[in-house]
Amino acid sequence: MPELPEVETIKRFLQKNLIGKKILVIKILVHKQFHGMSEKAINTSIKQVERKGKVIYLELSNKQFLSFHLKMTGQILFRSINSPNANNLPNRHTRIFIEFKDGASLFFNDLRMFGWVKLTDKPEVPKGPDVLNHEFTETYLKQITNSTNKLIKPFLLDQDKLAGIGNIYANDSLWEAHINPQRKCKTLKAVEIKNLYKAINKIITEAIKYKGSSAKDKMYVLPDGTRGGYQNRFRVYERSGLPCLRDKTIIRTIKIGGRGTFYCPKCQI
DNA sequence: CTGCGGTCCTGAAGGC
DNA sequence: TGCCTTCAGGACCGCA
Repeated sequence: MPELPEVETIKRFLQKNLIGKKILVIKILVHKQFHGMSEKAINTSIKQVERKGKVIYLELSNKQFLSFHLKMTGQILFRSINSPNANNLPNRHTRIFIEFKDGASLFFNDLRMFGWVKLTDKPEVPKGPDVLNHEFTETYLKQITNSTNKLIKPFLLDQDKLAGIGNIYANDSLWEAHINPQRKCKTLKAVEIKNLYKAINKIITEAIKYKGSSAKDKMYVLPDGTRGGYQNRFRVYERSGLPCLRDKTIIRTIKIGGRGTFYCPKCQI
């Protein structure tokens, strides 16, 4: 599940490789995953690559925006003429791809077909502030947690309140902050909000540094096919039955709102 | 308005 | 071996 660190890693890769490229053709293999008039993008060039939350978007020279949401199993893969293995794409999971004038191609692969690509006049982005944006402050976190009746774990996944966190980083951030995922938002004390704010920033920053998580059974890779490294640094995610990294208590897994939730029953209060 | 649960979708894994 | 069921989950939708 590509979340902020994975999408940020992809964004940085594409900024280095896509700016200025001219779109020759867009091939749509699965129509339900593409929204908009793809022909409007033909012969435009890529002006900028941006991200908000888990959405990555390309600003085109005709002022249109091509937005991508990878959902669970989406991948964005880039191949130039000189790329090794340039011939193994498109493959059976390719749903949409773009060919550029210089011979390079961008592939949108998505095994489960939950993701989408949209061509619109404005980028198709979530409402909440991005975790890396200056609008996301400790005061803001305090304010939004204080005005909901949700549990903290599902709350962190609400992209209309805070954009970028998914299941992996919600689990790890709550461990880092010593907070039990079943806590009600409203019961969190000021010092706990402070710790959670610091934890989110620490975990997200570290995950970006390691180029995201290529977890077991997950599809995420960089656009050149290489893997991220944060999966080797998971605090609790996918560590069910293993000892807590702080106190050796066995990590427990439960379901909250239908989502797998991992936590230490001793040190996450 | 909020919160919750069903739904989409494929492939891997487990049961018998 | 092979068939069937279960599970994974982001975000949209309909409902109370």
